[in-house]
Amino acid sequence: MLPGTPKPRVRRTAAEARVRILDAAGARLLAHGPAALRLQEVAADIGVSHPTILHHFGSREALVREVLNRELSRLEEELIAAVTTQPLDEAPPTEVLRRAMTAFTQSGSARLFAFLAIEATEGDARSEPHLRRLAEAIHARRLVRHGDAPFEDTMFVVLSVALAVVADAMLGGAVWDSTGLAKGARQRFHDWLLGQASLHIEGTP
Amino acid sequence: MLPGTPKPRVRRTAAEARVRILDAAGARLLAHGPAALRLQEVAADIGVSHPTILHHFGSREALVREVLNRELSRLEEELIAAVTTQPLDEAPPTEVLRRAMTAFTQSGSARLFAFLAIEATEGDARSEPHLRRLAEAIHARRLVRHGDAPFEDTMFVVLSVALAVVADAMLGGAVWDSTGLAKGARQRFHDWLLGQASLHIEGTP
DNA sequence: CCTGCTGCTGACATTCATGTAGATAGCACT
DNA sequence: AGTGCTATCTACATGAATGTCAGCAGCAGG
Repeated sequence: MLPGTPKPRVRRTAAEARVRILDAAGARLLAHGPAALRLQEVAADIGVSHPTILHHFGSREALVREVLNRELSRLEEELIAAVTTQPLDEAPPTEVLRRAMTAFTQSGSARLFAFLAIEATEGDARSEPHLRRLAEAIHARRLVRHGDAPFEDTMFVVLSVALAVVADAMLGGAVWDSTGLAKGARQRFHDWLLGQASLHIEGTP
Repeated sequence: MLPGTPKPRVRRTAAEARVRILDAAGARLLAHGPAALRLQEVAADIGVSHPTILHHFGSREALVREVLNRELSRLEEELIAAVTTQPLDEAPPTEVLRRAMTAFTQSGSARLFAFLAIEATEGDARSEPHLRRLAEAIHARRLVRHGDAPFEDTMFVVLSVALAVVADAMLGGAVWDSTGLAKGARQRFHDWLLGQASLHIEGTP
């Protein structure tokens, strides 16, 4: 076959190229999960050939690792920020929960988190005690204000909200179709969840 | 290579063979998800060659479909049974929820359900309103006993329990490591969830 | 003992995805 | 312009997974 016009090349800095690849791979990973990630497709998304990706990341597996690391680091930062932001001392305990929930629902973090847990082959040992720290931050404020309560109770509140949010992100539309509720129900449900948490922890709606 | 001893064959009835294949495929599907299902591995599990599977099911995709159908039909039956069992009229509204939850957590139904939702490519249209029917059954009993309440509120209670259970099944150990709670916490959490639901719906713990 | 049915198998075909190799071309610097 | 660096390309190698095919083998009925 005659080369004809051999296709013009666009040359970027390595850093720029990596970012584009990570973005494209991240989008696909979010949509279909790590197992369905194809180098060819990611390459096509940003108009390069697939060996370019291998040139920058070495292997498909390394690419997936870096995508997940980047996203989870961002989430981690946001969660820490949610717990440590200053004017919080005057806010009710569950304000921490509200902020964490916002960070978690945004930009598919919950979905990525779930994918990660699915792929995890036991010995993965990435068990950062994020949920526990979150619960501890809330529990400390709870004790100051409303006498005593077992820590496990606070942990369960955090867990119920976290699990519901993750499942909601995973299952997505399927569940809401199954309920037959109207459009805005999802947002109302999230508010309702936080409301229940507040009621339980602070005693006031 | 000389054939040596050409390997003794075991011949089963078609029905028997199908059951064995479905069982083996189901176990693998439950453990690693549909995407990770390999015909060779399933075949090896039960000591047959992989073309045997194709002989009985036609294609890998058809096999996965039948596995999911079999499991979901079983779950569906159990859920219906949970809602319609007789001595229920004397039991509190959330007894329905407890039964549904038991059916859902047993034998990996929740996990399969989640896998199904993940793989679902939009137009799958398998949106049976199971959750709605469950909520309706509970809501009817709630109204009889404790005056009025919006249906959406009951639906949200059911949702929060269902989502938490599904997420728990999906994420499994990872979450519990992340909480730092002791062994029995999972069971206690499930009980706590139902307790909260009872408290909210029936007004009594 | 023969004969038809069909469950089952080994060997092969096909497809597709990751990864490799060598050449090429854009860009910075002299 | 000339030169070195390297991001990028095309073409190919490799391996793994599904699916096909022709024949073998267990079993039931005559």
